[in-house]
Amino acid sequence: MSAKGEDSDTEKLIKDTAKKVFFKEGRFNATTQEIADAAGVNRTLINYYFRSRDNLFNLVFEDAQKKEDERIHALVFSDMPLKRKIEMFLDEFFTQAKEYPYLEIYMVTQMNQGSCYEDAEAMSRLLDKMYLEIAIEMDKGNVARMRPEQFMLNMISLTSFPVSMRPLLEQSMGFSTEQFDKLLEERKEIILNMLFIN
Amino acid sequence: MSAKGEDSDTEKLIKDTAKKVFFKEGRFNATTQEIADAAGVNRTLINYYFRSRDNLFNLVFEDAQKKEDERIHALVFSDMPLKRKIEMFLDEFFTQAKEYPYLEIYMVTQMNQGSCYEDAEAMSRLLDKMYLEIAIEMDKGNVARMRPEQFMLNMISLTSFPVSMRPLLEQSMGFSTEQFDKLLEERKEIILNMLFIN
DNA sequence: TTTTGTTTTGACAAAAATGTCAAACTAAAA
DNA sequence: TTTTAGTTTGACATTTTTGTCAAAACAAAA
Repeated sequence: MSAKGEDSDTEKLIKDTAKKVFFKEGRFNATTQEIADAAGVNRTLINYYFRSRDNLFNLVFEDAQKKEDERIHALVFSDMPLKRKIEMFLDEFFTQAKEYPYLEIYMVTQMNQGSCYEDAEAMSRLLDKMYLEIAIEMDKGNVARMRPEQFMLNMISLTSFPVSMRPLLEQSMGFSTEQFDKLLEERKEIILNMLFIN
Repeated sequence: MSAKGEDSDTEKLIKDTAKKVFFKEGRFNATTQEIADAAGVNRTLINYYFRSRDNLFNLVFEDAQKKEDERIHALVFSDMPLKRKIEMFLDEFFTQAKEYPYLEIYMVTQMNQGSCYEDAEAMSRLLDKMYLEIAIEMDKGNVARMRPEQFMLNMISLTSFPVSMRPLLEQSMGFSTEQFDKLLEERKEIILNMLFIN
């Protein structure tokens, strides 16, 4: 069969499985054999569909990055007040974190290895829009005065850190999975209260 | 020579170099050959002194973890008011982050791969002491009411995230090394203001 | 049924990385 | 100087992982 442009079943199966192995299970160093086993296919099919292991890795990575970028973009350029945007961001973020606990940390380790950000222009526009809205809220007295960059850093830190460091935190702070889920649930409110004054 | 218990020169050289390669340069997948080259020694000396690559990795990791644990412990059980402790913690943290930018993130990836925390008992006592002091500050009205665990999470998030994610943040937010250093410097004040009310 | 093009497979080759070993080297002690 | 014990080295073996290829299997079209 193989309609042009459309992934064959096995091709998609392999990609999905790789995503699962990386982002759901956190096994970033999984070998092609392990991925093939997890997908229940012959290992060489990975070469057949993706040429090389590196290729598969990059593809999965870029896919995930692109999707996240799109979601963020839609939110930032939507027609909502800043606080509401951040509220929705928190929701999305924690939801996705539950599905793919290792996605964030993977992006960072990738970045550390030299993988570089794709569309710096788009990111720059997005940040500028946020900085502007943040500045306006500061003028209104809804947000403590600081460089907007610091506000962004605060927001992303308070949100992302507990998610990416979850395994470490669960272990060192002695939480069960359920307890930590509850903790994250509570955090939405707490984070909003820390970011906004009223 | 080799007095018992004392590392030979080369042994120490290899360990130090490994630490540098991992934590200063973030090359977590460096091969034994690369480490040997960086240290300017024959590769097999790694086997001679450390049996296996895994052994060296674990040793370096546990060493760093132990040192960090000791510093934190000394701080927490010192005789200072909470705010002062946190102030010093921030200083130490950012200082070390400058020397070993990749140490934090390495700990996490290690933890993700199944490496498990050594002394759960000690950590538990340390956390309890912190929780108690935090609760007291809440009673005094110096800290917003919430579960002390959330306060801890806030503190460590605001501090650790910008450090561990530095490469990603520099790239995506478009900061130079100098700019980011300055940003971190500013953060000490900002974090304290977010954590404490007055 | 034969043909055709794609998909799948196992055997094999190649590459990359780790680990072992005996011999060479070194420097202090006898 | 000889001995001795620890250190260093290069050659080699092993292991692990990746990539190639020709042949087999498959399914739709002729």
